[in-house]
Amino acid sequence: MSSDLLLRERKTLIQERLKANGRVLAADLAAELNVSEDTIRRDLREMAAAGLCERVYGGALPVVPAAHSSLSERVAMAPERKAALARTAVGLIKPGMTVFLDAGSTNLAIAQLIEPELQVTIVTNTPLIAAALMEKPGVDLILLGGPLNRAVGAAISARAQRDAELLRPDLCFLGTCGADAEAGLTAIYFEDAEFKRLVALRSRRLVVAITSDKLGTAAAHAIVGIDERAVLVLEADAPAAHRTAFEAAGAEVLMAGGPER
Amino acid sequence: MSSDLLLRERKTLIQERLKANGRVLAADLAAELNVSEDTIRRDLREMAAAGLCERVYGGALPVVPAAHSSLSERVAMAPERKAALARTAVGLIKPGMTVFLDAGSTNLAIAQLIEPELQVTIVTNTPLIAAALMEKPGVDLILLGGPLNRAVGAAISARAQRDAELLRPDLCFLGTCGADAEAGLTAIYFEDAEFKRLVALRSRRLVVAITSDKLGTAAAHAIVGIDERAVLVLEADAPAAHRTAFEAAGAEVLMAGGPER
DNA sequence: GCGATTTATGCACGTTTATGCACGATTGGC
DNA sequence: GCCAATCGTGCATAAACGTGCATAAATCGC
Repeated sequence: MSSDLLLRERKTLIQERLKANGRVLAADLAAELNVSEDTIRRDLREMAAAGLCERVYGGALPVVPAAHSSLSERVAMAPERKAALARTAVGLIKPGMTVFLDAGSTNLAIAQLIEPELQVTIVTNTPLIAAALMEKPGVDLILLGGPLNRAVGAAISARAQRDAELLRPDLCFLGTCGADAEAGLTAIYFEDAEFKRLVALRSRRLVVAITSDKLGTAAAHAIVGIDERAVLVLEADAPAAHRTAFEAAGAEVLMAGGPER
Repeated sequence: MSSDLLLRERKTLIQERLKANGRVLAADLAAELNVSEDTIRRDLREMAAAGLCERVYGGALPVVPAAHSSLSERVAMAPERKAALARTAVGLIKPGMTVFLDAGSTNLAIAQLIEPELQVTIVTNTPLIAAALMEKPGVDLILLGGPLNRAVGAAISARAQRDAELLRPDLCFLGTCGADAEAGLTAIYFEDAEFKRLVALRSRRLVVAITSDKLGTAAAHAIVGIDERAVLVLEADAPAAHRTAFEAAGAEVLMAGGPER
């Protein structure tokens, strides 16, 4: 009874604890703020839903922005699901095409699956993808240069944008941070979204491979809406509601096979 | 008994151990985190399922990013000799410098040895080197773009040359195919030599790490001669005759240590 | 002002999760 | 081919969890 904090005050305090200690325990917080653990759990649940912390069994941890991990680390996450998406997406690339491969771990997976002898021209702004494609003798490889953005792992500066303006790709494989039928495709960083939008608008078709965790979410910055030019590749277990919503918006939707061929 | 970690914290810690030590042992982790080995095994199993490590008898190993390129294969050739050269060469990079890193397996080795927190600007035309440098937070990274030359593994087109004309690096780490006091530095491919010459002429100093098999040889196309601006890094067992010849031409010569520090 | 509605909280309940232990199967060195 | 170390599985248990409901305070509508 000593301290009756307002809900908002309590949440603020929890956030401070999170930042200071790198973790919070539900039981400790309950004792300290003398409220029931149920209340603390509710708080943590709401904070997690708002993206302010990560809920774990027993308490919560600070959110590590997905961008904080490097691209090569992101590749390691859910590789078999990404591979399944990539197997489906890579089939869209036909001989003779000019294709833009944006940054993103799923696009790296796609690059690795390209047939070595397939005759295509591939443009990318991502060194890691370029390195992977160097192995493929059939691929004509063009790199967009300029200062590299470390968070994105690619060249997205004004320089790269100017180079991109000269392109007219047949296909553009876009990496995205969120995908929603209403909000469209979204990205975490402004400059990244700007770059993606520019390339997307110049491409004849858009291909976006979307892991299920990104479905129905929207990040801070809009790239483009979903329309007839979009080809969305979803995981086999993606909710049908999202699929129909995307199709209603005009997009073509492909379902990836299971993790193993 | 010191601390009971949350599940997620434990897994994060295991991953750090993996990265730091290159392996983890189930028994050690159990003792250190004072949980049962069963729990550790469960963790490792789940992490392996998520592609975060590779499960082996007795513990786990880090996943090896499968990216094997021809350039990275060249790195695998005589790696300890190249590493010795690289260790000496990398010491020439001082905070605040702007450095050009040319293509070449030795230059890739140098890139990998750069201190993560060293504050430098690095320009490169090689995707693989850029990918390696992406991991270093202190490095400002600029990529030269354009069509990639598959034989060289780097961007050396007219486009990249025009971009390079805007540079004035403090140091230029040049890859070379032959090095001789009279013939100077030479390269196999015409366009490659052209590019290297352009960058070399614009740099304040030239650093060339030379494996002994290239000493006294000349390839088809000249890059530049040996002069006062050159710093040559030779292997410990390099013949003294070459060293004195290079010094007579005005170059500074550094001898690398043995394969192991 | 006073009833209606919302909001925050606690409690009771059944469910899920993390963990350790027991036991039989597998592995790998010798 | 043996033996100990290591492994996976099934099971038990306690802690943590979510949900539905009740209560009390705060807010709103009139």
